[in-house]
Amino acid sequence: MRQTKQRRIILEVLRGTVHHPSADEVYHQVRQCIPNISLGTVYRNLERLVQDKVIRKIVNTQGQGRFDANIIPHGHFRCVKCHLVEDLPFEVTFTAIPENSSWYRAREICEVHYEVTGICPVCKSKSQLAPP
Amino acid sequence: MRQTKQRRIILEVLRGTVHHPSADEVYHQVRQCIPNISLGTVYRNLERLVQDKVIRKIVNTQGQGRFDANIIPHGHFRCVKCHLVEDLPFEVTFTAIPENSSWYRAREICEVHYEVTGICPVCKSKSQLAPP
DNA sequence: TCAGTAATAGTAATTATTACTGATAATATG
DNA sequence: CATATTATCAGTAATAATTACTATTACTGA
Ligand SMILES: [Mn+2]
Ligand SMILES: [Mn+2]
Ligand SMILES: [Zn+2]
Ligand SMILES: [Zn+2]
Repeated sequence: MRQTKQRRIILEVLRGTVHHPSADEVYHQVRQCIPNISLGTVYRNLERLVQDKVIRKIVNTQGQGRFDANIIPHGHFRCVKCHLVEDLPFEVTFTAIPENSSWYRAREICEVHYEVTGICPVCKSKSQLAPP
Repeated sequence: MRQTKQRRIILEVLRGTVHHPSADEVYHQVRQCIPNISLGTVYRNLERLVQDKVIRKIVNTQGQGRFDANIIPHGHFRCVKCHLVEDLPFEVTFTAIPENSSWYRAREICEVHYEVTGICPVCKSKSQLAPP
């Protein structure tokens, strides 16, 4: 993998945030350093970095993909109203996948995703002052 | 919620499969009964059924949303090559979210998603006969 | 230094999903 | 049953997110 300014800044931007940005959000950040960077370059590099397991892509049912420079396994909370994504502030342990089972041996396991969905504090308080 | 033929067949189709189909796949199935049903109708109804918690929508990193008539909590395996989604054949238990914590009380929790990604048996055997 | 080629910027195309609109049909009520 | 109300529909247009294409640029190893 060649070292390019674009790839380096993209990774720096992702490592400099805790907000699990989308490709578009990374793009706007990177533009402050490289004003003429292409959105396609951002998509391509993020996807490449995911492939090489330098970063990870976060699961989601609605909206865009989001990226996370923290590859240590951890769970996420997602707000279904404002699409905020944050790390869970507590450890989550699962029942281990039985590695000696035929099910396991027939597959190659890559990642485990754990996500809790709900309504975040900001959106929750908003919805309590219900509109008429 | 009004009872319509379209909504009934969409739910029947989803309940009649174990393959976690996308909206488009449901559409093509339903067309065998209702040849002129609109794709928008399928999307609208699936989304409505998710809202009413009659079905659930499955997390995914790439491609389309997928739907599941089985609303009993369970985990999924997704193949990163062919996008197959299947139920995990074993129970998964998590550390419970601490309900008396301030973190929990500040939010409203809706769902918990657990997904394992990897390479399915079919794609695994394919990749072992490596092309030259 | 420089040939080879991976990566880029800019743009077009594709894919998945949602929005709009006038017509249709499910339901409630007399 | 008749019919008023209106949720839902089919058909179509629009949007949003992502990917593909292409000529040019700039890493990197020899
Ligand atoms: Mn994270
Ligand atoms: Mn399932
Ligand atoms: Zn929120
Ligand atoms: Zn597969």
